[in-house]
Amino acid sequence: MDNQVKQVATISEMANLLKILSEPNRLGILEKIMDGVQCNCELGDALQIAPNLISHHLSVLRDAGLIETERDPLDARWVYYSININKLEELRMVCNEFFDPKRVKPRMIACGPSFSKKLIKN
Amino acid sequence: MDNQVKQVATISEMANLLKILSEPNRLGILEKIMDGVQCNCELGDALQIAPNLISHHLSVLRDAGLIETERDPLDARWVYYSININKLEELRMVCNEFFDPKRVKPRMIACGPSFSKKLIKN
DNA sequence: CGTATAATTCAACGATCATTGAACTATATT
DNA sequence: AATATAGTTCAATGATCGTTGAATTATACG
Repeated sequence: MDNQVKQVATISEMANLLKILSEPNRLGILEKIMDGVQCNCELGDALQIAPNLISHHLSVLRDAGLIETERDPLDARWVYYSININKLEELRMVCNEFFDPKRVKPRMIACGPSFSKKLIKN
Repeated sequence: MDNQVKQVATISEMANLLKILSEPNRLGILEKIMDGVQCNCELGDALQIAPNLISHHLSVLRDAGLIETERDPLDARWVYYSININKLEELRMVCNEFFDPKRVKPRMIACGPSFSKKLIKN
């Protein structure tokens, strides 16, 4: 029961993370930041997205903990976005575990004709 | 250019796969099938989802190539769903590569005060 | 202070998609 | 043939969310 409750939380947490990354523009932004720290206009130029939309997507990524922000020391109008390496590694590990083919188990009959046949046999 | 075109396709392909898996009920169904081959009603019982909704989600997973179907040899009304191991492994590898912290590179200045300062210097 | 710039926030709109309820298809039994 | 069962498909509805356009905030410069 306790194990089951924990599992349910993992599904929705994971689904949430996958949803955040499933938006093509947002995924593209994340990938661009992996190429190196970026500011809003660099991302916009590279991906042909308006500044306000870039801001919106960056906000979602930041709230998810995947990126971090820092203002330029010379001119605070410039905000730089970088990858949160720890969170990225965590994400990678979660995917590694969840999509591990070793998790795949054989059938445990709970219904169907074989189930009925089994009942009759017992 | 050719490399860039290829990269764009990868982003949308990956985003599409992530979107498929980002729906909690669908992710839960996939996970349940990993526990062993399932039929529609076993999945419905386990996850408290109506048969038609189960069918819908299974259809999406099948179209994505993540699961495979087989009818019961004794009674064709029963349809069993199993994981496509190869596709699962492929998914895992794609995540491994995309979310690899080793991909993260340092900043290449393309704009901002440091960029202006650099221009003035040259 | 007025103007410019980088970025952010806000709210409305339209597109997408999960869910619902009904209908349908295929198989099996009497 | 009638009835039951497992599963699928269809279409409408409502919820979610990306995008758009406008407004705002903060910073910088002359």
